[in-house]
Amino acid sequence: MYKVKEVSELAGVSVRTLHHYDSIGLLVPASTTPAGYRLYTEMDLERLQQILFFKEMEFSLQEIKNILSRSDFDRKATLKNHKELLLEKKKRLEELINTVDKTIDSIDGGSKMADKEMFKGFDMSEIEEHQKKYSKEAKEKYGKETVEKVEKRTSAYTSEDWGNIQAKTEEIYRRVMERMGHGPEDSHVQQAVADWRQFITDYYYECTIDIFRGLGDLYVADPRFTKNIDKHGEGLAAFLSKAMHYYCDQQTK
Amino acid sequence: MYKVKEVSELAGVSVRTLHHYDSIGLLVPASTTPAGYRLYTEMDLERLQQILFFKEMEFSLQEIKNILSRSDFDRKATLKNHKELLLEKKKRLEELINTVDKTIDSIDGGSKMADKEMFKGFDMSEIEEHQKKYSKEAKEKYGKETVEKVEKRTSAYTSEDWGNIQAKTEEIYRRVMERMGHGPEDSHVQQAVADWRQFITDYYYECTIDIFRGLGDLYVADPRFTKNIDKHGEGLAAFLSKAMHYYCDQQTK
DNA sequence: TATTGACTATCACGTTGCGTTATAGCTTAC
DNA sequence: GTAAGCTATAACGCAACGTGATAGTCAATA
Repeated sequence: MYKVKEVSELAGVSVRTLHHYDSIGLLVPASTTPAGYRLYTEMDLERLQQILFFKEMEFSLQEIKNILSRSDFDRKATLKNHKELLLEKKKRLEELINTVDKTIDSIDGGSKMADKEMFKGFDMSEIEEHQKKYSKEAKEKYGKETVEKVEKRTSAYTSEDWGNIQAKTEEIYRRVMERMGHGPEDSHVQQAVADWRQFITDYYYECTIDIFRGLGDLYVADPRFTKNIDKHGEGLAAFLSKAMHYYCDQQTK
Repeated sequence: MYKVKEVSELAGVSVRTLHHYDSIGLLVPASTTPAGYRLYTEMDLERLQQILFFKEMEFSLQEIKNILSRSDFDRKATLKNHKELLLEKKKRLEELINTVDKTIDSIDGGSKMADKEMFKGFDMSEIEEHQKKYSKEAKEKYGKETVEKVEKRTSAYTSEDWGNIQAKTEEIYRRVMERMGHGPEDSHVQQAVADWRQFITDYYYECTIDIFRGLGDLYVADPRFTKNIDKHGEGLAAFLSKAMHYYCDQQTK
């Protein structure tokens, strides 16, 4: 049984915060003394930990309350999702650090930075997307009475498909990244590329060699692609493009 | 000279935020049109970048205003300090990720976590300390009367490729959009599509019919494309895809 | 030329997540 | 029994915008 100050010091939050959480029903202590002192149990501490995790993800207190109130709230699955978000946050921070470095360089060398470059790492759209997706999943999973009404966008594919291509794309990028030191003709790289083409074929359309080659070109030709791909690693787009070309050459020779 | 929305999109902040920054004197645009429209220069963008950096460090807007108002504000030194803070933040995130991992393990294995363990990574005192120290240093440093000329940096470089494809893409989208009521086989639409293919061929690579058809498929198959294209108009991606298919059919019949 | 539609502007109140007094009761320690 | 240190509730304050409401601007069509 902990009193407010003890909890406050353990968790690094203010007493006022605990009061606040109590008053909005987010974290109501298990019991109180006759004098009205709040008494927190271990379970309360666990719940507080949950709350702080969600806060770190920038969920609002109301959202946190809703999520935690679900009877079938899956703590483990949630934590795993948390971790993903944290990793994304970390990635964003790394980008930001990169931007800082570049800015310093541009001051040193007098080189110029493109307007868009200046703001790299500030944009949180990716994280927000993930959060939206996550909150949707959470609603589907935790919310029996909450009826989904969203889906206003007329997309040719469902969010499930989107998740699939997203995951596969990420997987391919990772596999290729890991082997960037070995050249485009490396067997692991080539396997990844082959899988990539197979995935497109299975999932979308008959991806002929010609189309595939064109796609590879696009990766370096279209800055929108290049930018996106290079987020996963400097020079990945160019390398991937080369690997795809090599692959196509092998297939037609 | 950028208008509010342009700046907003470049930097990933809301228009309201820019209004706010103007109203509190944090980021006052260099000039306004006779109608009162805010016009931002490159220098304003640089200042905005600075502001966002400081915001990332969790300085208040008032503090940011004070720091930036110092005549001898040393941009480079500040950036270096930023970087340190970012690295600390990253460390904290890593700790948090660790805590998540441990929590997951403790659920799996049923082992218990010490109360203190549970909250590792949440405490920001270290960062706060650094900030206090930093702000003190800053005060000492910027408090001097020394006046230094603000570095004048030349205007930003915009990639020619990017500008070109961007412009052409926009043009094609616009031309197609205008004729969406007329069906994919409309002659203006078909002309736009033909120009599109020609542009790709001229500018990037020999865009064969097969590749072009594949590209058209991609517009509806890959949500990343669909989303992007549909920004220019609801259903544009699907329509454009159809038009491209029709075009390819005509070419091969 | 008139009319859209997409921008822009300025109020001005609403919201979140607490901080910050202010006032008062409880609980040990001497 | 009184001081020090904890606790309580209550109520206002505040930053940093969000969210309309209402109205002026501007370029491109009908």
